[in-house]
Amino acid sequence: MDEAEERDRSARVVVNSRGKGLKQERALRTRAHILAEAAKAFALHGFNAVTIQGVADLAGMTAGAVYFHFANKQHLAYAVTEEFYTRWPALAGEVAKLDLSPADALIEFLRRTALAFQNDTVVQAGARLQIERLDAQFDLPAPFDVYGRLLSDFVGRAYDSGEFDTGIGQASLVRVLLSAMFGTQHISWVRSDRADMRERTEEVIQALIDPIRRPGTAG
Amino acid sequence: MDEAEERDRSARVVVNSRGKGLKQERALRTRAHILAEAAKAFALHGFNAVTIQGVADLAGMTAGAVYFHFANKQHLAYAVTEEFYTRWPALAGEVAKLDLSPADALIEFLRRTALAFQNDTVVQAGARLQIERLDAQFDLPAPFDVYGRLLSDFVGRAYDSGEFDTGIGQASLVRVLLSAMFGTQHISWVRSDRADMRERTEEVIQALIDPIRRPGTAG
Amino acid sequence: MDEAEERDRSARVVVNSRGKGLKQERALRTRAHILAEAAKAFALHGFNAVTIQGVADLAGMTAGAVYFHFANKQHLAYAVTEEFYTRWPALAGEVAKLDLSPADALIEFLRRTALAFQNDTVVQAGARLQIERLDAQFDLPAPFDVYGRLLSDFVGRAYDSGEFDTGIGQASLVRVLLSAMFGTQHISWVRSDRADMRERTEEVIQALIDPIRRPGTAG
Amino acid sequence: MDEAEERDRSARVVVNSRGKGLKQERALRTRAHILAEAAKAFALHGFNAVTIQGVADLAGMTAGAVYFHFANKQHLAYAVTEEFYTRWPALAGEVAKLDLSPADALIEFLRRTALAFQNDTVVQAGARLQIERLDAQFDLPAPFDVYGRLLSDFVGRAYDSGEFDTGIGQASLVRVLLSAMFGTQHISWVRSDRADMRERTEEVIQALIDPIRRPGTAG
DNA sequence: ACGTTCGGGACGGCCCGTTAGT
DNA sequence: ACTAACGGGCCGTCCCGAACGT
Repeated sequence: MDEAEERDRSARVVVNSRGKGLKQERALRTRAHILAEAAKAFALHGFNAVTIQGVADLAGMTAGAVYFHFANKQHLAYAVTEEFYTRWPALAGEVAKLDLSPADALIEFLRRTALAFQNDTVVQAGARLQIERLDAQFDLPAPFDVYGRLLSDFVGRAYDSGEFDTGIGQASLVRVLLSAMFGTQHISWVRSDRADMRERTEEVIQALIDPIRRPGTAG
Repeated sequence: MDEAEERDRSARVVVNSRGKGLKQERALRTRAHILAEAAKAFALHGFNAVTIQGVADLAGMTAGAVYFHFANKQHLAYAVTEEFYTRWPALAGEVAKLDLSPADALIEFLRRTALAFQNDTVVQAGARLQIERLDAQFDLPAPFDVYGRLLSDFVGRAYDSGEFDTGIGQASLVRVLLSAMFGTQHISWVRSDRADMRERTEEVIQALIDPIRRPGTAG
Repeated sequence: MDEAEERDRSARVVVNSRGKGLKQERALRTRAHILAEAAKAFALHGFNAVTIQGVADLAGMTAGAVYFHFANKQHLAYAVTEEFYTRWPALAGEVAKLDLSPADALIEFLRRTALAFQNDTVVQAGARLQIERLDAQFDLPAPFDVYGRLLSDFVGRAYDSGEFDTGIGQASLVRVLLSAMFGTQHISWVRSDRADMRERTEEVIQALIDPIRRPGTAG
Repeated sequence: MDEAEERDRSARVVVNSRGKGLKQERALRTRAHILAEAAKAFALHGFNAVTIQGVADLAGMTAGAVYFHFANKQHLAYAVTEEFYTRWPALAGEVAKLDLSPADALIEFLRRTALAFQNDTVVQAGARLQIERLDAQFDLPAPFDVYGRLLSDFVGRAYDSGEFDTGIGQASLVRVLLSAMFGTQHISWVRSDRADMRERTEEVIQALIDPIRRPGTAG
């Protein structure tokens, strides 16, 4: 009852805490642990095939314990997706520190995206959950928005710096890049379990970025 | 269980047929009808959310009737997917009849692909079922293979005809095109329920094909 | 989803039936059988303590079979209550055939009420379910309405016939009689498992009816 | 589990107390507070629909705190019922102080009973819990015993004083009165949420007491 | 003593895919 | 082609303890 009440109990835990962070540390670890195992399960099997009991088994706990930290299965998926969305800004931030030219920064961002899909379970799970289009989408950002906005920033800077030919509209390029990266990731997953993710990403760069790069600006 | 047994009963029907075409015709129509309704359901809700009872309701029959034509739910999905795979060669065949230059034929094929995603429920259903990666994959062609091969043919002819710059490898171009089209279709579905599918496809053409087209070969 | 749809599947069965009453006879028997066992269970343990599995066990079937006939547990209780409500008019009808004076008819109705509480599981179950005041009360008549109206009829006829003193208002008498009978039944249940139901009912008659009966009208 | 152990921990608290009245006072207040909220909940929703967590929420505490004061949910209900039973003797005591004739005292007692059902949450909760017939009945007085005995006292005194006709046996009158009052209370609850409790009680008095009252003894 | 946080364990409702028997 | 029934399993909830402060 009283649905919108709270996302999950962890919220309440945090609220109730008044500096006594001791116990909660364990709880937070437990929660994170469950989340990690859930991410694995979602990544491997998709939302429907995952059972709470299965997640609990992976996490070495009982289903009841999982329900202490997450109100229901949807919220578990929600939490994974939420964490998934934090990955891209973090990645962009790291790239920003690297002091590269705008075009090179964009390329580096794409390359690290590929790595994330290969290695980061949360990213894999998030992508899969998103693709499965569960009905209740909560109030999360729309799919592709976060990543699309970051791409847009990188591309915008490259256009502004004069590194790119302006043969194609900036917004169009972003959309095609987004589509190509998403498609690449998915197909690489289906065909090679992501083994060729990096080569395929290089091909995207070759096909979409190299051609519009002004001569003499290559990294 | 007893898997290899038969794909579905319709096979047997065909085998058993010895001139009693009357009943079979009705049965075939019923089967096709169920399939069409199942495609709608799968396209809208995905495999798991679809129930046999739901399909039966849509088709105006009972679940038992569905089970007469399809051994189980997997086979229903299988049949939809199978039909989905026939769409691409058909589409390519139509394009071939149009007597276009190889590059124009490729472009036309992409444009018709976009239309198919917009209008053809079987295509929509097939794409969604494939994306959901159900465990039992039967002995169908691997996802993207059929479409990829056709793309490869079109691109190959364009390369051979000298319409395309050879800046990027042929196979690479095909893969990026495939990824971009798949990604475009999915994102267009998520974001606009496929309303902008055509504009987005034009952007793919602009970004991936126009730049490598030799001057003076434009349609 | 689509809640109000149908009360339970039996409705659909009936609707779908087009004269082929054969199969349904078995189904109807099964349904009645489940209902009878459910009544026993509800009478003994109350709504909450009864499980669908328990009813199924009593009925010698699986829970799934129960769900074929009744959409859910609430509807099972609903069906029992519905049948419970048919009992009182039936009882009144039998009494009416007996050709008694109005006052005697009233008394006979009360006595048979007592017997029904002693012997009729559906009556016991209905009374208990009603007392537990489950939230969703469907569109059934309000509790006590059916019985109250019948009482009102009997009392009214006795007043009209001049058998009763008019010391107390007719409507008041009905309400007190109703309360006394309901209370008697419940207390008899709690205290003696209904063993003394008949004596207690006689006491109600003595206390409430005998005093207002005109001399010379006794049965 | 170890049933007879202890009713609830409050017992131990009392035993252990040796002058440290300070803490206990808070504990006792907490306990009383929980009990009051539990009574509200039981009165409104019945035993099964009440959850320990719900009571804790109402009381502004955690479920664990409730479990400190009450061993389990049954004991919570037990404690409410126990308090419920104290109400009737208290009521009778107040009436006794009023210096009324025996018959008038009886009537006053009935009227105050009606008021209690209207206003006293504990009474409402107790009545409901009793009616739901939970399995474990502890060692509480049997339902209706306390109230019945008091009624018996009042009626006995009225008989002894010669205010009542002896047309009906004393014990019978008590039983019918008890039934009528219980039924009245329940039906008034169901039909009008107790709004007409007082009028209905007057009708009981009219129907059961007035007719047997000797002329010239009216209040 | 009093209260909280975290977690265990059990199970009930319900649904759904599926199959005999017509 | 349908009716009736089976069997299995998943979600979610609830009662309750155990460890740990305060």
